[in-house]
Amino acid sequence: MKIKSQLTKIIEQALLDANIEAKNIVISDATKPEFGDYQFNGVMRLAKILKKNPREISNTVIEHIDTTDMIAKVEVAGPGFINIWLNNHWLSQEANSIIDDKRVGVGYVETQKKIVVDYSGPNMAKQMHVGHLRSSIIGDTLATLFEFLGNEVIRQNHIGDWGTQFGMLIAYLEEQNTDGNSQELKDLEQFYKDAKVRFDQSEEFANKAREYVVKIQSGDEHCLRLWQSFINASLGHCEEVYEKLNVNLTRDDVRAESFYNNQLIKVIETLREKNISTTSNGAECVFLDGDETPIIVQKGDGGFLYATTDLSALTFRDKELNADRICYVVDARQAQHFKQVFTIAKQAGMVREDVALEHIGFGTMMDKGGKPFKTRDGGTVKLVDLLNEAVVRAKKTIKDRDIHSQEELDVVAKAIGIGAVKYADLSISRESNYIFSWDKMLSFEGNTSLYMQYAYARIQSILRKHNAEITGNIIIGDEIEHRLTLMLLKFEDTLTKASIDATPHSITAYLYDVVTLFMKFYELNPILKEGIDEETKMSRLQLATLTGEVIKKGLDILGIDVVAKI
RNA sequence: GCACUCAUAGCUCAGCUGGAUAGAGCAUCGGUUUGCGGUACCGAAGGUCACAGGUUCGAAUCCUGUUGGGUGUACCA
Repeated sequence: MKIKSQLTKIIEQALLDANIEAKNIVISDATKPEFGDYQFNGVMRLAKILKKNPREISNTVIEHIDTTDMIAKVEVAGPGFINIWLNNHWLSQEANSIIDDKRVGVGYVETQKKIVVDYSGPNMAKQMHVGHLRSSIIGDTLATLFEFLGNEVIRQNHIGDWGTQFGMLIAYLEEQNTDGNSQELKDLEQFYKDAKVRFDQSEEFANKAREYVVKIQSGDEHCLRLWQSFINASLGHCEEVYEKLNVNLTRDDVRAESFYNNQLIKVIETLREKNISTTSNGAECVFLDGDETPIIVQKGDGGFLYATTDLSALTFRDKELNADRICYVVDARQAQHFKQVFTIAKQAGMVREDVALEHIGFGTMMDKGGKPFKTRDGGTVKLVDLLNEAVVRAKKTIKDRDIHSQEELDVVAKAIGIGAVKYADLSISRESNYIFSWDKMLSFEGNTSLYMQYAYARIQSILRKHNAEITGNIIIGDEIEHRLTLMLLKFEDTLTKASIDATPHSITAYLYDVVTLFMKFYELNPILKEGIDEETKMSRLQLATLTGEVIKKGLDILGIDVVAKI
């Protein structure tokens, strides 16, 4: 239900009929219930241009607003705000029409786009750590969201599988005589440490490691095979995490750094041809206006850097994947890097002018003391460990409820634990750092996944108790039902905005509003109690059902499961 | 040094891109006709939106400066 665009049309028509010229008009949500459902504030700006009293203009405008269908009434308030109330009859009609809709009333985008979402991007030399959490789940949510709205999404997992460290790793792998599935690779962190120790201790080993770097790059079969088995094992670890996290990344989405390897020299050639890069201190550099330091695209020794790979990836995404929009879900600390790379790519014509290049930056996860999240001894926290702990803690918070079998408990604990971690992350505006707190995220209160899941479970409980067909229509009987119904119909507008701004937290904020309204409604308007007439009961059941569907779909986009019982 | 970014209630965070009396949750205090799941709901209290100027009918939001955090800054990714 595209409510805002419908309202915009109505207001535009009214302005036209009133002979007032206006463009880019914006309808916003009312700031308070007393002010109606929506408001149009644009008249004040118009008043200046027209040199007329804003209230006078507003009064003229509202005379031309069509109040026969969607809008119940309009009012001029304050200095010239136009407040808009929607019609209950219209609201219930719209709500009724989406009760059986799988998409709960959400339509598709007007112009479908091809969107590349680059996210997760783990390093194959190491185990995934908490730093990968945000990229993985924000990226995955955006990908799901774009897709749901009807866009074509290409997920790209730009894994780090290339570089000098792999010489050391495969030399060690060979020495350990393992096949990539063995015990040694179970803990990549430890494997890396052991290899490093060996590297530092033995001159012979170190030389071999360096030799192997060159050998992989020149395509030596033996070394490539070792490398491949190492990557496979490492990717297996990542998939385990994706599985736990409910993140939809598969091997098909992997487009590794190594993939661009033989294209890198072309990047340099293009930059040279177009006189964008110059040689400075032996390295190939791009000097951008306003930057003191250059972006190095080729080292003095001929090696390439990550800017080179990113430029190559951009070329590929434009020329081969034909993307309209490319989103990089990467730590905010790399803002400068992406700004530079994007500028160069456009200058060099590696990417068409009209392709939207976006760095979807996010802040750092902090501990209670406001310091970057680490283990007690200062090491990085492994993502698997964090997720396992989440499930264990979730189990503790629900185990005394005593309504589950052991197997059910496991399923529910997973949905709650993983959901809590994801929701806590996604509900914060993504660019700010956030403080990680188990207590807060596993609370039933406030804007948490548990509050949403609990509301969903209560709704399911009502439906189970009713245990019969639900017929009839939603009939809006009071203010709270009006607000709840409208909120449910705002789902599409919310998703659209979240998709344009790439802000998952606007979805969680919306769901929280939905649930809060539902709880109020539920408190005020009993559904199954005795003495309620059939029509009202059915209407309320329908409203509860629809609320449940919206919660479920909303959480689904966030990659969070709901459960029928908690 | 330069650049970017942030500063909102005791704490954790929103604030829809310039609109009406700045909103939630936690914590605190008080309340809820025998309650469809009370891990719920209602209410109170809590603010110089870091500070100082500017722009205008109107600023937490835009501009300038100051202070204080964070981050990035030539061959790692």
